[in-house]
Amino acid sequence: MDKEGTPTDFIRQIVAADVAAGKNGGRVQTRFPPEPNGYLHIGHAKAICVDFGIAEEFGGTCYLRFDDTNPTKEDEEYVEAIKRDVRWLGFDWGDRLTHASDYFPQMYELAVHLIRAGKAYVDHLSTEEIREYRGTLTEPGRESPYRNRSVEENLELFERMRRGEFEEGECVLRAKIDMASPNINLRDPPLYRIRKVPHQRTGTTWCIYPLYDFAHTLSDALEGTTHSLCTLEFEDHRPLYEWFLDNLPVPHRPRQIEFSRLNLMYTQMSKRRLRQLVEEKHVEGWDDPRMPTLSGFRRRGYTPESIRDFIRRIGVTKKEHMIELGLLESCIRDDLNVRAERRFAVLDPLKITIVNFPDDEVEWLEAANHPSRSELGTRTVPFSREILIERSDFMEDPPKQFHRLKPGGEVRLRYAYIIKCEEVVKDAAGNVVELKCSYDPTTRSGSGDEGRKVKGTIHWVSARHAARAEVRLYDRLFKVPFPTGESLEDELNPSSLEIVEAAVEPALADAPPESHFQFERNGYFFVDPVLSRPGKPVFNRTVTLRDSWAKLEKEALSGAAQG
RNA sequence: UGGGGCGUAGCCAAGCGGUAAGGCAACGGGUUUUGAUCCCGUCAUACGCAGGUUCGAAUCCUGCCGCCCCAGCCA
Repeated sequence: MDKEGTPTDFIRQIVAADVAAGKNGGRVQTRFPPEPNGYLHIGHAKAICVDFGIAEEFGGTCYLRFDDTNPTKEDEEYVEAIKRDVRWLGFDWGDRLTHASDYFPQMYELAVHLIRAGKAYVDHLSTEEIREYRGTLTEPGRESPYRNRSVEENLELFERMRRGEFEEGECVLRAKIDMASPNINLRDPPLYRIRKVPHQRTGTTWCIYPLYDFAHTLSDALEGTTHSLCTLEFEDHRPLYEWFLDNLPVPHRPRQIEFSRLNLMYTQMSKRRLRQLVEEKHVEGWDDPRMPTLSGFRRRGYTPESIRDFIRRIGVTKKEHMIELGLLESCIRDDLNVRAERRFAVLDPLKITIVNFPDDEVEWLEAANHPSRSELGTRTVPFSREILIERSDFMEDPPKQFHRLKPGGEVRLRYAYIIKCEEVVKDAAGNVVELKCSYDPTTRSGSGDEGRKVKGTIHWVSARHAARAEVRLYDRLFKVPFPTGESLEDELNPSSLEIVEAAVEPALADAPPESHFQFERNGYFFVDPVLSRPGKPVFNRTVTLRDSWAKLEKEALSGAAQG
């Protein structure tokens, strides 16, 4: 990271060196190549920021290329979702939207080129036989009996594959490299397989489809990619990537560079696992606010800026890491702290009657929308004889550090008066159901003579004026730090969602969808764009506020228990 | 046990032969009508381990150790 906060990771260093050396005429071109078989998650956000970010920084371009080489797994449904998510993150591919399938005709020609050069052959071994012939990690493989077919025969066979004369699995086109290579990717890797399935874009034009290594390398080379950035698991494939570039007449020579993928604690990033969560209804959909998908984060109230900041802060290296959730939370708090207006909402209400306040009177008090951004203005909140406070802001027998309400104690009602707890009302079961308090009229906020200071200030709403609103308190989806996804029952957090009916200040009743608020002393909340109705907002908790009391309380209580 | 990678603080991460940046977390203090924010300070005699080269090593060399990835007609 340099002084401006611009990352200077190893990939940027390589790209800068390539540019300085005049490679590719100084041109920088990258690509983000998602397979349209699922929704994008925060791991993809890292790839997107790296691919688009680096191109942008070097005055280059980045393509959004759908890697649609497997018609049995992919679906057009995901394409629009992916485009929306990339755009939402703040990146623009302009007219550089492509598909691997755009290059199918050229790829076919290049495969033929390989056959003509004696570097590819049609293999009639079965899937199982190919596996057996491949050898193991420690033993070399054996050559297929079909490996030495003539160029003419291979040409004809491949053409017949293309025409649909063979069934799926009957044969495959393989590169002829080295069955004894210590790198298994070089043991005559399959290039084309038969799939008699219509393709989302090319329909029934093809019944043979290129495999990843061939398709990806050629897409890069044909498209003009200069730097092909991918994750660590493809490091072993680089020799094959380069073998294609060395053996085929392609117009460009891209360079593949690998970096580590994002791992987040308490999160599962495998597409298969995410799909399972959706299909087995553990969550409400791909965009459930508990999902690590970009659409989930968006609905939770995360901003694209906060996610980009997060990606910037974690850096790009080849080291496998496991990022703490706290860092992500810190990023969204930083962002929302400056942009979110403040409001009062009582999540778990306890009634207070102000015994010396007239029953028929209402005072409208001015409250700042933001503590440090006065340009955001103010609003008024009604104060009356009956108010609601957070149940947790009263303790009958508190530890000494507790400076909110207790019997006989005083607390300031934010933007209003200091009140004193005169009486605790309980039901037959001994539960506190109401507090009777007195207020000190000389302590009104903003009066210029606010009287005494008290240690605690709490938020509140007028009982009569409060609106009721559904508030969804989201927490981490998994309760274990390193979920495997293998045993969802054991790993899922049973309280990842708690729905409460909160009492909110009147100004919140018509909060528009997708607006962010800080409910003072509670957290940041986002008006759900799916569940909200006009006049009936549903609030999603994006993240809690930092809470140093929670720690203190833990210590105080354990201390009390010991003492 | 073949091949490819990676080891700097609790979690990330700079460093590129000249004496360990920064962020998150934690801890201490200040401001505060949000126990928030903000501000100040503390936090690696130490870079997986052991040798070696050098006036000088996290950086170079050697040997160990640990972790990850690879045996789909998935990507």
